[in-house]
Amino acid sequence: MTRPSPRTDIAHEALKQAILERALQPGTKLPEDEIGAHFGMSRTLVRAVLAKLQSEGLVDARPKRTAIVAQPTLAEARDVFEVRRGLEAQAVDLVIKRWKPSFGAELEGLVREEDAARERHEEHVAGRLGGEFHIRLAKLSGNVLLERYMSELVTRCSLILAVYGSPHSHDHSGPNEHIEIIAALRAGDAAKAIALMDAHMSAVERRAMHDTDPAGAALGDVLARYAGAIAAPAGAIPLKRKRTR
Amino acid sequence: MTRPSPRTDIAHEALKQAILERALQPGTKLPEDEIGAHFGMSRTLVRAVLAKLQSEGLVDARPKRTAIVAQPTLAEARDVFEVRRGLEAQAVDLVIKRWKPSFGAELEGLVREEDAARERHEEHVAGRLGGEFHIRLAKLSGNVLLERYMSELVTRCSLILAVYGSPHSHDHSGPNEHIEIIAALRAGDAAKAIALMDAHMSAVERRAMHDTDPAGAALGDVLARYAGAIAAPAGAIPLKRKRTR
DNA sequence: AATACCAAAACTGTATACATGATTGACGGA
DNA sequence: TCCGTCAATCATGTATACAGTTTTGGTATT
Repeated sequence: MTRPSPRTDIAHEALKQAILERALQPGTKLPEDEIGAHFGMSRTLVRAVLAKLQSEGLVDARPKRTAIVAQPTLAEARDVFEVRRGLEAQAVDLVIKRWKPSFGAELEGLVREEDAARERHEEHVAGRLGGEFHIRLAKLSGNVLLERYMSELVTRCSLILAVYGSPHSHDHSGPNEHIEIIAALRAGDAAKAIALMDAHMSAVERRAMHDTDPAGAALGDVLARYAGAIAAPAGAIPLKRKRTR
Repeated sequence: MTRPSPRTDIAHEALKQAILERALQPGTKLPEDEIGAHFGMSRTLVRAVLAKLQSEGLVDARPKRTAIVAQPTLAEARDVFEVRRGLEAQAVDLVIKRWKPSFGAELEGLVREEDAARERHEEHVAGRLGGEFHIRLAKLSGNVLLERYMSELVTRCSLILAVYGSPHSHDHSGPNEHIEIIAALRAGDAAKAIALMDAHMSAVERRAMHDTDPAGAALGDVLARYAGAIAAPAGAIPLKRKRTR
């Protein structure tokens, strides 16, 4: 499928997967040395990989501190979903305009693969294929830039889902919704397709965000996550900030 | 306005400006050594700068060859404008939803600045302010990601305009169109604002793309630009490609 | 006169070294 | 017991060196 021959691509892909599968939890430090040692490459290259991951929103690398796995805030999550909804609508619109029967088959193929993976309880694979559906749709729009943006957005959404979604509530109704969207596309019904896509996005977003508070989440985790995002309450004691360990 | 203190930011900004003002023409080689010497920094840093410029679409840096100023193809230009139209519409939509009187003043301020600059015949400044209008609008949407994407798109459009637009036909009707959009925003008329914005985008695009063929353009330039974009005609003599000097 | 070939020059790919700044944990004072 | 201080440690910022590839210009060949 891909040719990640260059070592740097391998490292990039590996880290990306690890982050999206939550093997590396948000906030985890990513020292250049250690990563370099692990992948057998120098810091020079690791640096490039981290820079790319940062531009994709998966890593937070601030000026003079060790890079860490990104901890998207609720505000960021909202922004990502918002932009994504807009671009998904545009993608649907464009795809319908240049629709060919082969498109339907192509998309259905992906849905089937996803179903199969879920059947086999390979949730991570299924999740990836679920995202792949949207990227493929963007590709079918014929707009390369749109495809690139969509890829990035799907990736970011995956991280958000990994962070805020309950551990195993992986996108479950996805396939069915995808099937309905394909039907609308085939019928050339842009309005309906967009509406379905929007509903789909809302469902995913709700699934991601609504699961946030329930008992499951560890208090410490949640606090840590909010810590950076919320400005100190106006009247709060100006407690000389203790170092953040 | 900004604090481009870090040398790397200075170089980035300088190159960006130079490219957008067409001081560095598309295709111009950008050797790491030379740039480093010029800005007094090592190749390590130059590399990072070039990578960033590449991600912004201003530079084309392929695996083992010297980076060059990007030469957007017509297809790429089309894609950029297409995506931009979509995001502009979304921005308008969001801005209207959270409209505050101060927004109008803010946007009008930019338009006035642009007018003033044009009055002074500072076309480059005026052009930049024209783009700034759209970035500011995106910012007012309250969506940081949308703002980031819009910045990138505006930049890319500027390059396209620089490449395909006739040398001095800088965005001329811009200000008026911007004023009309502000009026629609103030009235809370989303449909009208989006329509105006779309017309505005079409105007800019037409101005950029339609000027392509007229006598002015040097034949060699045009051919060179198309060379990479067009697949060899089906029956063409499989001329062993001579090196491209 | 055009083409193929080849070695010098021009650059990039990558690792490594050194300088500098952050982080940590222990120690001592209030 | 709680802070604040300080030095050792850890990790990044940046330059530079060396290896390997591409590009270039000239020369020999047809």
